[in-house]
Amino acid sequence: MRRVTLQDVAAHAGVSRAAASMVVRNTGRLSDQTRERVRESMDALGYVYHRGAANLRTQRSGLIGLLITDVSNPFFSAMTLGFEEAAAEGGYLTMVSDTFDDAGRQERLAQSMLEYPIDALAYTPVVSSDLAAKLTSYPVPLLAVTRQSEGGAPYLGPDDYGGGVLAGEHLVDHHSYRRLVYLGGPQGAGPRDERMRGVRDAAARHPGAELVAELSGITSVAGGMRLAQELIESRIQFDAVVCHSDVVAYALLHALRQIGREPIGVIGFDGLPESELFWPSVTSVAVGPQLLGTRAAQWLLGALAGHPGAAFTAMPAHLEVRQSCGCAN
Amino acid sequence: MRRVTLQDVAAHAGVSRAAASMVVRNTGRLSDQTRERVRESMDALGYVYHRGAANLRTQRSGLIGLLITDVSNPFFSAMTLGFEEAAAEGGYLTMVSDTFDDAGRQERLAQSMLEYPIDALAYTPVVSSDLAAKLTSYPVPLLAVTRQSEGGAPYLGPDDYGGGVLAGEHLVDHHSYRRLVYLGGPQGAGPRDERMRGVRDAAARHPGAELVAELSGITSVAGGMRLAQELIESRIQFDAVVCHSDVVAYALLHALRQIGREPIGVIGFDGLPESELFWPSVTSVAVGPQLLGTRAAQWLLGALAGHPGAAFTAMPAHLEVRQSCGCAN
DNA sequence: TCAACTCGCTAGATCGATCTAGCACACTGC
DNA sequence: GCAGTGTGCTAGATCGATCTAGCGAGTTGA
Repeated sequence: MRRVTLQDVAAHAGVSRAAASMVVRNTGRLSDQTRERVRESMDALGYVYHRGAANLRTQRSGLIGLLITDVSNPFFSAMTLGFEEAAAEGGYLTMVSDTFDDAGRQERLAQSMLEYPIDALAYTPVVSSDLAAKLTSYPVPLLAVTRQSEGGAPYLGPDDYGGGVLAGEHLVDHHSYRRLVYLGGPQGAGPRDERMRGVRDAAARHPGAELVAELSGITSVAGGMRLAQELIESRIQFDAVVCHSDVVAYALLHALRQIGREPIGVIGFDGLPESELFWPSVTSVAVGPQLLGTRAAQWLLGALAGHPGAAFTAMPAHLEVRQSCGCAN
Repeated sequence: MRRVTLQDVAAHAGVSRAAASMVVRNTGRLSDQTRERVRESMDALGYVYHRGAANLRTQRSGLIGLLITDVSNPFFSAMTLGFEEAAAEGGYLTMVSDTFDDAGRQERLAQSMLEYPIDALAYTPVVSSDLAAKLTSYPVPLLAVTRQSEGGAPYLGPDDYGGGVLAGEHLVDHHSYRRLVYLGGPQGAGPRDERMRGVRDAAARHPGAELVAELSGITSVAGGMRLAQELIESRIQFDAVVCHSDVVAYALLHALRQIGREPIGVIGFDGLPESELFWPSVTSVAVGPQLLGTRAAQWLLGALAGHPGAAFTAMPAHLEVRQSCGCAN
């Protein structure tokens, strides 16, 4: 059962391959009758376009790579969704893969994608191991998302510093908490440092307020539970916590409830919709992951069309105020 | 800036294209010196393998398509993760896209993927609009996941009926609830019908117990909140609810808490890790979405290798008992 | 009436790999 | 000394599209 090719279609319609090709691409000068006849032959034979072959000739693949940390993290899945949709809008299909913050995986996957080859790549750089340097020799538009690239690739991501300031200000200014903790996030990752810097700067503007501790760790449910346990067992004196993700906030609130600790101020990051349903509902710094994905794809589409966008974009964050920070609402 | 091809490498190393090709594929009879020399030329020139070109010749693309309802749904993102990993294990890259249960989208996306072409496709059939019929003429292994295909494609998914029985039995047998409601899920979808049938059958074994109502709707956070509202406003008399997903259960528990309703039995479906952190923690029928994804990819890899698997596989569900059903635990 | 142009179409090269057939040479066995 | 076998390598066709150059017929303009 051989594949039906343009050659077959052309023979069936009594025209040349070139004419048939013009029909599928809707270009060239052909009479309407000829176009119609070719289309009928396609239907009759059940022709399916072979993009791979076309790509070989045109030197573009219509494929964009997206390398993220972990799709099962709601932040990334929302981002993936936005990315995929915007890419499809521009006529590109998306290949997604997860690095799990492993440098080896990141390199293997990027290599694999480039071999296809992909026309452009968006990626969340693995902590302290940047792809950008390795890919400079490679002529595809690159974009670092979510985390800044040490190798100097253009960046698009949330305004982490601004988000940290929002969280910090709300806790120390609106609620008068004084001893803050930053909980979670991978050690050494840019966004974590930026958010902490924001929290610290916000605290510094109020006498007596400070960031008294920081604990790093992965932000899955299991990781969050470990972090919460660690924080509680540390006997650190604190009255408010900024969590690296909403999921970590859920885990912390769960752990505090279990030991019967009286309410403290807790703020998460991500702005997941589930946060509204939690008890207490979780105040969160929302960064709009889906929109971020959309913008990332659009940035790359622009670059492919010859209009490179800004080399650095920080998307504004805003605070979704609910109960966990201490607001009754 | 032209791409470096095998031709260039061969010329640089003073051998033929065929010899260079043998080096990248690690086949054929070549002396070790020659292999070494070719490898050095590759490094020197910065050669990157062009899979697209190779695929044209070998008639396989190394690409598997995965068409799901919505990646931002935690069930699907976990499944995607398992799928992607297993596919990568077998040397395939995954192309993921979302149908959002729209027949037109489903068809366009499948078409697009087939054009690349993909070597195999796993998909969650859109309710009442199956791809299988349209793809029979197409010689790629097909697998329906999560929902059965009306068109007769092989199926792999959770044992929905069994899961429904588990939930129903626990509510009527262990807890003695009598008036059950099934909440959420798309109208007319196979899994929803199967689960309800399970709940109904379990109730039928206990005098006085029955499924008194069913409400359908999408299972996002917003959809769950609408469903909960609808249920409460309906004035239906019920004492237990089986929810089509954990997220719907969150929304229902949230709504019940807001109106101050005394505790009833609530069980979700999916077994999301977050369910443990919720308050009350959510009892759930777990179906292991990640493993499901893994198995789906393995099924397709098997089919590609000429060993088609079972045409129907129902993966066992189990109950994760927590507080929301009424168990203190 | 003839050059110039447009229209509708085609032949053949091309993208970058793989694969088949086969060639030259060396070695072995009788 | 010659058939037979094995080793190491190459030429050329091939996958299925696109793209360039150009051809014949008809139309237009001077």
